[in-house]
Amino acid sequence: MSNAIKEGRLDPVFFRRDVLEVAPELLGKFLVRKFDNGRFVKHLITEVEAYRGEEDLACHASKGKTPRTSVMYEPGGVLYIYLIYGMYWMMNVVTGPEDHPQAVLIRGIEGYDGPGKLTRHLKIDKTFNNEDLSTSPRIWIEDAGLRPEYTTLPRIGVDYAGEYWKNVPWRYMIRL
DNA sequence: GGGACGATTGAA
DNA sequence: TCAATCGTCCCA
Repeated sequence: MSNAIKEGRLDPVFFRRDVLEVAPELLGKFLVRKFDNGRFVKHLITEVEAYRGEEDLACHASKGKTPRTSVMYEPGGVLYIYLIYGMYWMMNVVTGPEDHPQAVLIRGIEGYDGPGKLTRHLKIDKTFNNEDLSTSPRIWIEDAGLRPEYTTLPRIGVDYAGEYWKNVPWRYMIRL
């Protein structure tokens, strides 16, 4: 394993905690993407949402373990990627221990607000599903030495999940 | 096999 | 306000 792979990366232990701990701590971390041509970019994470377990009716795992959702049952530290509205890839970081389906949706990074916009910019697609953030040569997350203040809000686009689950304040935004 | 729908975005 | 666009899930 090269130094480039280890340097600065968050340890898998970071991700194998409850999603409600991990999600706010991802704010102010660097999302790093290395492209095929060797160029790489770093963006601070500015907005995330937590999805927590089969009981969370807004979480895809609320329908149980399927081919699509099985990656959320992995130990934390891998990516869950899916297509929405036929056009946009959503990037999620799986958290928690094995068999606790949880994930953090990355909704915004510095310069690219919106989950569909940032994946388009970073050229993230389905080939990143199940990608391991601790070993991948093309995407990882680094500590930036920041612990920004943040605001919590209800999650976006989950009105179908019922009064309780659509209102839990599991959307986290860096305070401007 | 068919149909409904979605953790979105951008344009009218 | 609404179309684009397709993988996934549910029902038959």
